[in-house]
Amino acid sequence: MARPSTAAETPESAEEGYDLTEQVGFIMRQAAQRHVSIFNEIMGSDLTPTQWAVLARLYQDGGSSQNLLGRQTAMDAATIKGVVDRLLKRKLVQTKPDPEDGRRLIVELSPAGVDYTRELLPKAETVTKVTLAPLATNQRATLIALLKQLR
Amino acid sequence: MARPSTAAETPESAEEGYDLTEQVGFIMRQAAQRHVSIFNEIMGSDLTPTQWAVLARLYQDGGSSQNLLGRQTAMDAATIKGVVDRLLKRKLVQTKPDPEDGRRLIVELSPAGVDYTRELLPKAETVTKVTLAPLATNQRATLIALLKQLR
DNA sequence: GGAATATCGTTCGTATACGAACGAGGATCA
DNA sequence: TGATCCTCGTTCGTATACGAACGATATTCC
Repeated sequence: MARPSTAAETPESAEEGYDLTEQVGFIMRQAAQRHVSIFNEIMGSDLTPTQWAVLARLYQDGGSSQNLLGRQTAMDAATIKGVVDRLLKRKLVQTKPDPEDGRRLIVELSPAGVDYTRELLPKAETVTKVTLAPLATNQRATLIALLKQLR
Repeated sequence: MARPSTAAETPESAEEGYDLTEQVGFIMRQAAQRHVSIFNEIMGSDLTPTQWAVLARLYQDGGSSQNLLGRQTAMDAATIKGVVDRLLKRKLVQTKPDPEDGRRLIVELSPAGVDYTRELLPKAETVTKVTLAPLATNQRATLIALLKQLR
């Protein structure tokens, strides 16, 4: 461990330990940044990764309540609301009250949203391919398996 | 691939391919969220991961210009400015003009920032340990090596 | 039935993250 | 020297991310 920049005594402890650039969190943040950058290049800047997650999720398994949709796409209630609102504004999704539960708001793809999502699917697959391109084939499965364990 | 929720014909293509929950980007976002959650539990909610990155970087190698500091901590010029401003408000860092380059603003730890950072170092090490706890020892090195290749 | 409890969606405030544009200062080179 | 180009820090706008609090609706349990 190097010395701090300012005076303040460094006891000879120094631990010889912490290097920011070797911490998982820091490295993972950089890897995620690179991924988002690739996403933007390929998908175009008019759709964000979280917005895409919502579209893909709805396309795969149909509508669900807003909060559940958030859980399925790894967003809390406050975040999913903003994402859904922006997709609503673009008419890619539509909402309706849940007849079985007065608290719930059902979110589903609009017909235009279905078309839009289907058109983007090949690009989304490319995003994953390009992101993983630096790795050998067997390494890709390893990485994904390890990351899953950290969730 | 399951059917879209709304009408709109699904040709029998369907590609049988894209599952959101299997894409690196999505899994990595979840892993990062879990890590930040661990970070907040251990470090306390009064310091964010990016703020910590700045403190740790300055502690390790001393002051540098604001933009360079941003590069070293994986933040662009707009982001690092906000982070430095908030650390300035808490008097954990201090700034001064670079005598050799009138454009540059040198950022360094304040004496209080040095103490504060040193006190948090053990906790920061714990954050990494807890984040990687689900993995076997050899898997940890593997994960880090693979993530580094994705940067 | 009714009270305690839980979930749903909403809003507010704060903090990344980053593209884009801007003016000021530096470096390069004719 | 002066024109060109680059870098620096700043500001604006938009989009996650999430804790906290709120009212409305459901569920549970007595």
